[in-house]
Amino acid sequence: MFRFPVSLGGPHDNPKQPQSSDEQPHRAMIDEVDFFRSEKRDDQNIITDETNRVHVKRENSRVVDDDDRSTGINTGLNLLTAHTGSDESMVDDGLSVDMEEKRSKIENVQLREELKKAAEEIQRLKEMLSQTTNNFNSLQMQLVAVMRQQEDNHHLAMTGSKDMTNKRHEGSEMVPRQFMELGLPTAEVSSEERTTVRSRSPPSLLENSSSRQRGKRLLEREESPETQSNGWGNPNKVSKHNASSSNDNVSAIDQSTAEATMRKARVSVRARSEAPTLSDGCHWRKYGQKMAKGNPCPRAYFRCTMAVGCPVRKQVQRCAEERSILITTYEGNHNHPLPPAAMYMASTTTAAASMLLSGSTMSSQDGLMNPTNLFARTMLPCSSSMATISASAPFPTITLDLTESASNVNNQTNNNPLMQFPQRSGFTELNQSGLPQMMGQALYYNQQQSKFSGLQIPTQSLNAGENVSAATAAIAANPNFAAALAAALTSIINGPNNHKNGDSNTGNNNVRTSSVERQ
DNA sequence: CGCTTTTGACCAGCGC
DNA sequence: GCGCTGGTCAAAAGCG
Repeated sequence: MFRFPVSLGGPHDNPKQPQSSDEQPHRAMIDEVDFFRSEKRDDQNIITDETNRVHVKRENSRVVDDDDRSTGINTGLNLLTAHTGSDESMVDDGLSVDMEEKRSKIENVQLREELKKAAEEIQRLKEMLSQTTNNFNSLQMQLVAVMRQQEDNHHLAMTGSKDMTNKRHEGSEMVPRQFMELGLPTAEVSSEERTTVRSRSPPSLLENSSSRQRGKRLLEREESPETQSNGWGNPNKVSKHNASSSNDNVSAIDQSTAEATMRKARVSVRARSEAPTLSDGCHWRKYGQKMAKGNPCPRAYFRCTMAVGCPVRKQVQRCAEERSILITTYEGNHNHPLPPAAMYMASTTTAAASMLLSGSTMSSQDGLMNPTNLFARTMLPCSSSMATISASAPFPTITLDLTESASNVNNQTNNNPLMQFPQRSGFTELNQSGLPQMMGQALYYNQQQSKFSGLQIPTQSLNAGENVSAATAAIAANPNFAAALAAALTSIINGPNNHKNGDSNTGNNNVRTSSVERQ
């Protein structure tokens, strides 16, 4: 599932550009020129080999030779004349050289066709890979939902109704669970109970509850027929309607709850860009713009328009401190196939959201054992700040910071109180092997963000030796990491100035405002 | 003409 | 209750 080798196959890997099929023949043309030059330079080794092969294929050469004479007589004469003055041509007789060149041309043509076929095959494989990745992502989402459902069912069966009262008293211990179980607790408790919980909760939970309510409003607005059809219905509204009813509809609730959770989970990408927005391969429609408090730059709101009713939205805003940094916050998951160009970012956001949700949904140990947390397990022991999970945000948000330079990586390590790990992780080795510094960047938590217990423990439990093995295993095994890495690499390769290039994939290389989104 | 962007209005939550 | 804020809507304008 490592997709980045595929993504690196072409400039920005835009499928709209049939580069592979075009470039290969072009390369073949270059090879053709180089072939003749090297043939003259490399003395007799090649000639001898070619001559031997000419004898084998003499019959074909003659046939083509006759055809060439019938169509262009001067060709043969010129070639003979040209090689008459050559010392190397005297190694074989003139007929042999003539046939050899013609045969080489034929071989080049055949090679070109083979390359073209190979390019087409690569293109097909890319499409298959994209489709497979898409399916994987959707399956992963379903898996997360099912795991959540199973856990909830188990939890309900084990604790029963007395757990309802315990929840009120457990207070902060339930923070991680409550934080993510945005739907089910709402379905289980009445609005008064929610108020009680909220009033007794720590500040983070207060914020979470407010976000829950805010999300409820947000989702209630989305309960248009269009939205219902895409699976992003209003779970909280369903929960509200079912609050007084029995729990016989638990699975439906859980399903919608999981979807709502995925909908609410946000993935924020910080990247340096002079372009108004990131070119992530999706089609977006701007539906609003607001001046956010504390930031002179307006915040723009976009909706995915690649499919009717796609619930994915994103917010784009420039960093107030550094205008060159573009903060793009994605919310939701696409309900439609994505082009390869869009897969990297979509996969990254989906994987990050899955990791975020699964890690925070599970208990601490479960979160550690969850395969989707390999990303966190792997990245956590490392340095710097590729990804930041924020519990203080209105929604659970994971921030992928693609703005840090290599020099900052080590500096930030020392600045992060939770990241005083020795620089011996597998990523250090990977960095030395020439991979971008993205590999050395890590997921970390601020102290104020440490409420994600499921993801916090690994930072303290893994020693340096485990880091190496965990990193190696995760690199090889975890598609989430691969997806994130692919996106990161793509972003790095594209570079901060490369949104123009990204746009050029679609023939638009101007710095545009919103039309950048419509590739 | 259809689609997208702009932008003011509107809504709901929250804090005081 | 009021004001602030974030988020969304929808009519008008712009664009190809």
